[in-house]
Amino acid sequence: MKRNFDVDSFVHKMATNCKICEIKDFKEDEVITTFLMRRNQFCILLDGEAQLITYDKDGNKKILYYYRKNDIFGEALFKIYMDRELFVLAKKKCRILFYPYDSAENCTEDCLYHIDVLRNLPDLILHSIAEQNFRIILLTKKSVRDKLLAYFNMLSIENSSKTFELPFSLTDLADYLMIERTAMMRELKRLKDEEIIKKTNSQITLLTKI
Amino acid sequence: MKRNFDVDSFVHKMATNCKICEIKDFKEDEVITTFLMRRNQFCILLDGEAQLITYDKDGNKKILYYYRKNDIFGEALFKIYMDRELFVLAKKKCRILFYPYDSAENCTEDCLYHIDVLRNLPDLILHSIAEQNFRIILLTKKSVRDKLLAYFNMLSIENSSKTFELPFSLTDLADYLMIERTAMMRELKRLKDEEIIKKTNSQITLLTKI
DNA sequence: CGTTAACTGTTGCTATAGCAACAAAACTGT
DNA sequence: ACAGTTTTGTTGCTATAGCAACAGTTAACG
Repeated sequence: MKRNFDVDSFVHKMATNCKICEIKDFKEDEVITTFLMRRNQFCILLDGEAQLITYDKDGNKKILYYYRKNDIFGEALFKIYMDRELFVLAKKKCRILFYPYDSAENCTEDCLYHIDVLRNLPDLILHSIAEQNFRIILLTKKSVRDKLLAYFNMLSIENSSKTFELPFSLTDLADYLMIERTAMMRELKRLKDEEIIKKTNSQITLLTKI
Repeated sequence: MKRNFDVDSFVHKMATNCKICEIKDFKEDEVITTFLMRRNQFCILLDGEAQLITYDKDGNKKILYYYRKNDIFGEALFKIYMDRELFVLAKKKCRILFYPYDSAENCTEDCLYHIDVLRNLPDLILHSIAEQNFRIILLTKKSVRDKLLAYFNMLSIENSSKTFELPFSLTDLADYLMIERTAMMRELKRLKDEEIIKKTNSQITLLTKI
C-alpha cells in the first residue's frame, strides 16, 4: 500500500520526544516479548529481523510470522485465549520501539506527539494488515504449487520484473508458506521441469503468465 | 481484545457529525464494494453480515472472510496486486459506513470528529487484526482435526462453557476453516466416535481437555 | 584451515485431504 | 402442503502432502 507519510521520521520523532515510549536493542536469539500476559503495548521493529514463534502439540517449533523493518506486533493484536505460548524472537540484531497502548489512549492536548502518533499510526497498522491479508490469501491456496506461484507472482510485481531474488532461504520460505519443505522442493522441481519457472540459486524467473 | 470505548456511540457520532463519511444500506446478495480499483476508503459494517469473495483459478467461489458487526474492510487493507478480483457481498441486509481514508488524513483542527475518529480508529482496527491473527493461526494448523479443535476451543473460551453453539452452518464453517466439507464431516464423525466432542444439531460440547 | 552446523536436494512410503456422486433431512416460498 | 433449494451426511477412489532417512553443498566459526 501507499504509505503517505515518512515512517522513519515518524518513529524518530516518537522515540525522541514521546515520554511514554521506549527503545531497546536485542541480540540474535533474544526474546523480545512474550504474549503470555496482556501488557497493552505494541512494538515496532525499527531495525533487524524477528519471528513470532510457537510450539505445536508435538513440540515442533512453528514460525507464525516474520517481522521486518516497520512491522508492528504485540499481544494487543492477538486474542487473549491463544492456546499456546507465543513469543517474539530476534532472528538478527533488533531495535524495537515499545509503545504502551493505554498511556497513548490517555493522551492530552499537552502531548503533541501523541496526537501525531495517533494520526499516523493507522498507516503503519494498515500496512501490516495488508501484509497479513496477503498472507491469508497465500494460506488459503489449496496446493503447494498455488502457494508458490502466488508468492512468486507477488515478488515479480513488487520488483516490476519477471526475475527476482527470494528474500528467504528455502527452509524459511517453506515455513512462511506453511508447507512441508521436501514437498516444496518436489514442487519446485516440477515447476522447473514444466518450464514454468527458472531457478538459479535464490534467483527465480517466471517463464509463463500465471 | 478489550475494547475500551463504545463502538456504537463512536460510529453513530462519526456518521451523524462527520461530513466526509457516508452510510448506505444493502440488500442480500448486493455487492458492497469491489477491490479492483484503489479508492482509499474503508468500510465499517454497522449491521448485517457480509463476505469477501474471490474466484480461484478453476472458477470456484472462495470465501476469504466473513464480516460481522463492527468489522472493518476495504481495499486500503489489501496489497494492490491481488491476483484476482475481490469483492464484498452482503450475505444478509447490511448497513455500511464508508470512511474516505485520504480525507481523514487531511483533517484539521476545525473537525473535532476526525480527531476523535483518529483517536478511536486504532481500537476498531486492532480488533480486526486480532480476529485475523486468530484466523491465521487456524489456517496454519496442519490437519482438519487440529483446525476444528482450535476453533471449538476458542468458542468454548469465548462462551466460558464447554458447550456452545456454532455461529456458522457446517458448510460455512468448512469455508471459514478453508477445508473440504466432506473431509470435515468425516473428521467430526471421528471426533464424536472417539468421544472428544458431542454434537447435537449446531451445539457442540467438548468432552476432553485439549 | 579444518570442523561443525545449516541449508539444499532427492526418494519411497503412507496418512490425509479433496473430489465425485449420491441420499436424506431441513428449511424456502407460494 | 408440496415443490424446490439448501444443508447435512455418507462413501469409494485418487491425488497430494507430509514424514523419515539420507547425501551433497554451502556457510559459519574458532
